[in-house]
Amino acid sequence: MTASPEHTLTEAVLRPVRGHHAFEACVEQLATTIRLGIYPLGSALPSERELAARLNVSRATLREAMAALRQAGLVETTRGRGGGTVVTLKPRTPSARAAARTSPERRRDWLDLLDFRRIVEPGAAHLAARAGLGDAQRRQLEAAHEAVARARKPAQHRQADSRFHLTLATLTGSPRVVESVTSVQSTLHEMLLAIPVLDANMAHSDRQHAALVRAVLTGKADRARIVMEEHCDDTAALLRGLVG
Amino acid sequence: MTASPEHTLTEAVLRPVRGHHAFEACVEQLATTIRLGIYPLGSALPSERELAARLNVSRATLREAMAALRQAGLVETTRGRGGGTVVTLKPRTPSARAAARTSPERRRDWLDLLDFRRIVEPGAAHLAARAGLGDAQRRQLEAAHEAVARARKPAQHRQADSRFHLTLATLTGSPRVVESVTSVQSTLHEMLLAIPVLDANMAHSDRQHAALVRAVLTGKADRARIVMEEHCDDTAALLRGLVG
DNA sequence: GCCCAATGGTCTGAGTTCATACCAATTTTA
DNA sequence: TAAAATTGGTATGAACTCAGACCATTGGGC
Repeated sequence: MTASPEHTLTEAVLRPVRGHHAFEACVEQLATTIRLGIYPLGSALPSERELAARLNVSRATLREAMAALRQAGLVETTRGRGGGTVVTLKPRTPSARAAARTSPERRRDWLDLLDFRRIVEPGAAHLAARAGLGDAQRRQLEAAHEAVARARKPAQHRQADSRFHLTLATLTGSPRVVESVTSVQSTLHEMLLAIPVLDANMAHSDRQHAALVRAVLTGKADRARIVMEEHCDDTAALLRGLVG
Repeated sequence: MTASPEHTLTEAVLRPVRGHHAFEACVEQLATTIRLGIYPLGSALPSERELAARLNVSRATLREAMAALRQAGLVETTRGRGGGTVVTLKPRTPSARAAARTSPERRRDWLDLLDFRRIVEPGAAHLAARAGLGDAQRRQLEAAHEAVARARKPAQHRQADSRFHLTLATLTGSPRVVESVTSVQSTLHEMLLAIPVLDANMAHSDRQHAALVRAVLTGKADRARIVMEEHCDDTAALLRGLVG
């Protein structure tokens, strides 16, 4: 099958304009936000009206999504002033389960993710290192890094790791970079839940994070990218075995 | 205003689940596809039923979009077997107009694009060079490159350039990379229409393309990335003056 | 020349999403 | 303690989107 270049291009470019219904997208995005620990256990989500505005969705649609999250046990809701919706989901501990239950399509998507990640996250590190960071931003990065290093339990470590990578992305100041890294971390989180975590892995990862923070804070952009590439490669090596 | 790290993160992560209505998204995507020259003047679009399936949209919605394209003069439609929709839009010649009419928000988005592009396209070049390319793929890349070099008129050159960059992206085999580059080229095309084109710019660009193709075909991944970075930087320098 | 196939054009009823009110519960504040 | 403010809960009608069927037009195959 020798597809014409024309055909290859158009096939690649004409993609679905949107995946699923609005309320499903809301459920997915909110669930991801919670699972990644951006809203940790016990924290309050913004009010329905504000969330609806942020997600650019009607309140009715958002409420359907909230009902789903409530039913799934991720959040609880109380009424009245001072009320609202609170996260009740405890971070899950990674474990080797369901790894075999992945469809071929999903596996392809996962492998694609690893390639894409190796472009975007090192690129983000490079950009963040080149951009002059303010004091507040430097502290923000250090705090996110310390949170990862401090985390003992795998579940907490996993969430802190996501937050660290997202924090780095926000330091670039580029909405497109943030969106890409968010998307990457979301799927990556899903993958990492399917492999057991060794203390050695966590320690190795923390060393790379430390080197990364050093490079970014000292403005060594090329160095930051290389460290992040190695970090991605090491994680990818673990995961490729999983989806092999 | 010292936003807490929490707030910064959530603000960055909670993004609209989807921009606009389905039919607007279709119009935008199809118009972009046509303007980028993926469907050149005189070529036939796929049938309505196939397009609807590709864009994951009902035929009714797709037809609304087609009606808009027809009214805008981008395409013409005929009925019956052998009929269909044909591109009638002549590629536009870049010219310095409307550059001042851009809103501050748009300017910010454009500057963001240049940052994002400098990550994604060099990353794509790197990945394509690392991946072993088949003979058909090598020919595809060379053909796309020759088409750019051969183009004399600025309008044709612009379209061929977009196709070249998109072709390179498809060679990575990564759907996420293709999507990112498509999105980048779409906005970039819009920007480039607002600046006049000099023959010197075109010649310089062609030399960089040639070096890029050489590096990719010989598997020199690092070299390919560096060349692409320079290519992006040079274009960005032109454009930053525009939106300054 | 006739029939079939492929295409755009039209219609309909159901499901989703939306904006906009208004109601109910609860805390803060005067 | 009463009023105000903020939150979730509910209702309604319009607009959008969908799947599916059917019609109209045209060109190709027999």
